[in-house]
Amino acid sequence: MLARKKSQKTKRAITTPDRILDVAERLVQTRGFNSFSYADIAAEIGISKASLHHHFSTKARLGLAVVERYAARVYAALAAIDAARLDAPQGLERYTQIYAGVVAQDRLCLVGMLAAEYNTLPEPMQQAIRQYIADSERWLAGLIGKGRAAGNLHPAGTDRETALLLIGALEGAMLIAGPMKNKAGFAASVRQLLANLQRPD
Amino acid sequence: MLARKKSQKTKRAITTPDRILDVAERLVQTRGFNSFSYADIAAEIGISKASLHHHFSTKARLGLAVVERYAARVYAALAAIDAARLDAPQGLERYTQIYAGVVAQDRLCLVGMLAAEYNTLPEPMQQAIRQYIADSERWLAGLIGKGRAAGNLHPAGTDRETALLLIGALEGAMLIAGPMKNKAGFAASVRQLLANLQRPD
DNA sequence: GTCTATACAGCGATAGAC
DNA sequence: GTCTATCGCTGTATAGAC
Repeated sequence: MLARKKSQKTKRAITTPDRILDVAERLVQTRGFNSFSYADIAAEIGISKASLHHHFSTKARLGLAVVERYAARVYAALAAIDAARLDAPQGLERYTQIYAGVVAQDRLCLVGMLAAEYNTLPEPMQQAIRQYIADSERWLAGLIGKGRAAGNLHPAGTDRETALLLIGALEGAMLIAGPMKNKAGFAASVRQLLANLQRPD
Repeated sequence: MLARKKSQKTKRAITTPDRILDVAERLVQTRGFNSFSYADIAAEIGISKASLHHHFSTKARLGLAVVERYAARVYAALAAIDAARLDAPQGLERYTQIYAGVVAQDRLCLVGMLAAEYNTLPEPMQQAIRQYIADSERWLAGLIGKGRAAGNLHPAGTDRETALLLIGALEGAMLIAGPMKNKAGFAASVRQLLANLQRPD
């Protein structure tokens, strides 16, 4: 009981690091990692750049923290889907809703944005991005395999290939929805993807 | 005959502006518009930054020129597909090969990269990106409609929706292929997309 | 944990000579 | 059309007081 870790915190008010991560996350998703500065965050939160460096000593560390928090949130959502014990089509539907929420906020998937900037990012961030994609692919492939076995999904490729297609198609649909200001287009793409998977041969 | 325009030039050697555009295009596709500098291009070509400004007075103009040249090249490829009078499945196959070529070069689609950076770009570039996507969508929708009428394509949505799905899925597959170093994954996604379109209901 | 002040590198862009 | 030199600004990061 003496060593109360951060993850065990109870109701405590939103901390400064959390507020920093919130703003940084939004800026990464709307402008990209290379297109915002410590000054942007400092101005929005109302503290100095130097104070920012106190909480996240370098921009690379801040970026990594943003990715890790984002990934943890998505993983929690995936665990919730598992826990709900839905059938595969319903599970997929829930999965796509994660990204529908991102589109509703006029953002890109954080990992999609960083995938575009990949070659310019510090190595720890690159590693975290690959991890996120690999984890997503594995989880999706598992769900697709379940649906294939149950006979309510009929994918055109292997489980892994289908998972990769889904991830890419969702990321790309978000990418296109922004400039075209066409959120309905994102929804239509999701609908077709799910319909194709359920269409019997 | 007096006013020989650039577009009528015959064999003339590669000009400096062309070499600048070649390097800038590659840098945009691999690092993004905001992550390369005039110094990068100058060093690679072996001229000074000032000389670069002589050919492209601002970075915004250079960026626009890069997009316009890229779009023109793709439009020429689309016209070539039209001229070949293929059936819709073969036309689609040829269309995907345009982007397979991009992946083979370890690049992102120029417009996909710029779509991610969209919010940070000068307005003329934003306009050009929207135009490219809209043109691609229109062309694809036409081809899909032809296939639907001929009975060799069976899309799950309207022609426009299907076109948008295809564009997004291709862009997203390129986005993911980079970090995951998985070009085979891109090819597998393309295969599934085309198979789904040809699968009868 | 916050601040002011500053170091130092890089950026896009310009002036003016050749 | 090319160059050198430089301007003004912004970027990340640090020093050191409170």
